[in-house]
Amino acid sequence: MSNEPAVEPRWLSDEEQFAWQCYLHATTLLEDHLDRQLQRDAGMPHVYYGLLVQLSRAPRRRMRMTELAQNAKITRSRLSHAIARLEKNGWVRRENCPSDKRGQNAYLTDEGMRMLEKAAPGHVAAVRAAIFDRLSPEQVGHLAEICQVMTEGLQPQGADLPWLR
Amino acid sequence: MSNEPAVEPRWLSDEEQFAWQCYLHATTLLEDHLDRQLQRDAGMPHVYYGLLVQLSRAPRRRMRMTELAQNAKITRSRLSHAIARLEKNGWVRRENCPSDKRGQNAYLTDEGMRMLEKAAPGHVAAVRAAIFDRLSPEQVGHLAEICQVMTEGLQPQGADLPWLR
DNA sequence: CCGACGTTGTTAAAATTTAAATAACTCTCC
DNA sequence: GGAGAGTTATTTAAATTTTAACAACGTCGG
Repeated sequence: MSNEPAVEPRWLSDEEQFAWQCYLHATTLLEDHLDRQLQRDAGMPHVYYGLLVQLSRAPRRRMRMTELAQNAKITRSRLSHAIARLEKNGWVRRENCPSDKRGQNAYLTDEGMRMLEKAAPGHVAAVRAAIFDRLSPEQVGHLAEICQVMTEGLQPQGADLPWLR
Repeated sequence: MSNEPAVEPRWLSDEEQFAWQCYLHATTLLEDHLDRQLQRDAGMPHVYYGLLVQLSRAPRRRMRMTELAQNAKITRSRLSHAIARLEKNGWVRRENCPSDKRGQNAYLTDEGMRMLEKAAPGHVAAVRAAIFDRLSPEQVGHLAEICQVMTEGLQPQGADLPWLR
């Protein structure tokens, strides 16, 4: 009846354990810090700010809901709520997608653009102060590589094209 | 009336921009992944699991609320709610602190310990699969260094001893 | 001792996030 | 053409997190 293979799990080495601890501390502290900074200076959490940035970079400052959700790595449901809130602030508006009647575009209003331009310098400064002004260029490179490897593992390219694997 | 110094903000370089994007993707995907893994296999989010781990490593499997909150990098308020929930599961219990009548200890019950032992292998496997089995030992070292630097910036040692700075 | 001030932990209310269900639509295959 | 399967976005309810306020205790100086 034993359906457990009873393999001794491979625990983390001391180095790995230590790195994992560091990672958890750093990421939760940073997330927290940026959330507070943006809540204070822009009246929204970091995730919401990220949505505005995405929109601002998109052609005609608009994007399909699903695409936006994927880029921001959040669920469509969460995005729906978030956009609803940003609409209340007047920073984002919705419109029907011309080509797909199921679809919606979210677009950044002029007001939203202005708010973003006002908030961006402070946010960049916070990110700089927390990371890029503290790391050597080599470390920045390492960080990017490491994160790329992690992302690959968590979101194998072609994850949405399972028949290709 | 201009109280803004009107300094051109130092934007991120392309490398920094790229690294930042990678960082955000990787960290949100990992957080998400581990939350789901633990919700599925242990019926709780990652933060809660971390609390049980902390308690399991503490002497006599108990710890003061504030200390636990600090180690887990969460607010005391959030911890209160979390412990309340874990108490309902029977995994944690509270007790008055003998030496300070304001204080409370949270301690891990036997039942909680068993659940932790049951959940740990799967969680370690998930962490390995996402990170440590994908990174070289050098990269693990780099990650730890980078995160240490970040943590220093966000939580300068002596932050709770401001008179020493 | 007393009072001011800081600490510890909780609570209530509001905001956000997640999970599950649903409505509306598109696409493919017969 | 139309049934069935998948997609898109939203909604509802439950869970979690945040914010602000609070009660109770400890500490320190006068």
